[in-house]
Amino acid sequence: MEITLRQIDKYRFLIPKQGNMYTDGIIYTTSEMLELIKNDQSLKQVANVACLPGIVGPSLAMPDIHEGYGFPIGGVAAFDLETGIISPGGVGYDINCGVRLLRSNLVKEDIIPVIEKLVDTLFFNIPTGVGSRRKDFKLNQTELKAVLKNGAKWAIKQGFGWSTDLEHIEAGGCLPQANPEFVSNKALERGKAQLGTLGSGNHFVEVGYVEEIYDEKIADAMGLFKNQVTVIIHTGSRGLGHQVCDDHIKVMLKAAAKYGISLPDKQLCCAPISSPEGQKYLAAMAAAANFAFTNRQMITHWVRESFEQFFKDSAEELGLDLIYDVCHNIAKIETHIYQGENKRLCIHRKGATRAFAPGHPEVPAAYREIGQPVLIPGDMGRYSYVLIGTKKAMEETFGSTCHGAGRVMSRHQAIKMAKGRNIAKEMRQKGIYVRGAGRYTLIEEISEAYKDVTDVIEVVHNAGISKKVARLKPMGVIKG
DNA sequence: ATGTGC
Repeated sequence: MEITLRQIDKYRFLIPKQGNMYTDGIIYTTSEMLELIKNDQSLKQVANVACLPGIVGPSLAMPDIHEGYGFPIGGVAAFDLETGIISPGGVGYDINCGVRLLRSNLVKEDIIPVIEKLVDTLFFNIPTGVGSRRKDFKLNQTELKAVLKNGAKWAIKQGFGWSTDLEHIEAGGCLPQANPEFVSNKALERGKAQLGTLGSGNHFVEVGYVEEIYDEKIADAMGLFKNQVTVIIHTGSRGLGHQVCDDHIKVMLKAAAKYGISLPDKQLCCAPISSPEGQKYLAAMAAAANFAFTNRQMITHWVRESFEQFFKDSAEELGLDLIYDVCHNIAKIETHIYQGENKRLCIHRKGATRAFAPGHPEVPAAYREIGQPVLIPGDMGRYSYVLIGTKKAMEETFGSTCHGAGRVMSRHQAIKMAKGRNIAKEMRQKGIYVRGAGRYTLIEEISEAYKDVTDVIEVVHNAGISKKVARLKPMGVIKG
């Protein structure tokens, strides 16, 4: 099937329903950014997703779209709970990879003179890199299952965080469908010593500051102000989530055949949401999602402790409140208005962020009037953005927006291009102190390997599916 | 993304 693409308006492109597609594909992007993905499979993947049974509304993609396992990264797809499917490829290997943002009462001048020591402290306190594990903190099976069942509230109960954190996490930091019984022993084994570890790749903890405010009123409601120090934590469910994905892909390959679902690509393997296979994946995915929420909560605790050690002041006094925590690799059961009626749907967001509008009951009380905070990290050398969900997102994208910058270069290409360069030194000259765990981490994560996140943000802001609130600038980063 | 592989 040759992909035909038609421009709808300045920021939207249509793949009209054709062949085996049940519905259209719609990509939020610009013609310039489309050029960057013309040689990969991502547009074909948007069309492929539209061929899956029970899809409701268009197969959507965000401006940070690039090729992924089966579904594109940057993809959003909604499925009917009775006739639709659920697919591990629509969630991604890193189940509930996500981002959280902490505020503070500090300003950038407080940090600049001490950034190296502060980042070193974080690097020491938070296990980082491939296979990172905690030496002091290995859970037994019973405790781990409690984590998988209860999510972030388990951490709060153990003293890793504040009770006020919970209401500032998507879904309250716990997906209720979680059932650890459907998480394999192998996945459990991998998870036991990984709670509170950062991992590798694009995962990071970043100390930055608010460089620009676009909406004073909304920024103020979130507790953000110009030059304020912020902390972003970006990580997911580590080896546990990866193993859950792996295990259930094997099941889904058989299930798709069993239920007579014809797949344009094996990587789209799936099962009806209502089938035992679908329900088991949903329960295991939710358990892995809860592990990821708890992981970010534990890291938050150690970030607060690091700041306390460093500034000899309590985290409460330092105002290190959690602004919000978003998932960007997840399938959620949500109610949306579709063709004038309330409909319960399974929304797959793979490299896409929920962006619920003001007034939505799932937006925490503190943000009910302004809308759900949307957290979009860029690459380590440029910016990150804070946005807010909109009514238009509810109408057009099942309350979804982009998740990041999106790579333009493979890890391999990046290594080839940056050979012989001292990336840490280059970053230091730009005023950013970086500590990377792996031998190739910094080189794989160079700015040039990513789109400029600003271009991505301009699309979602101008298309109206989220609204810019603030731009953050990194000062210090720890990378896996 | 990953008890990656470059």
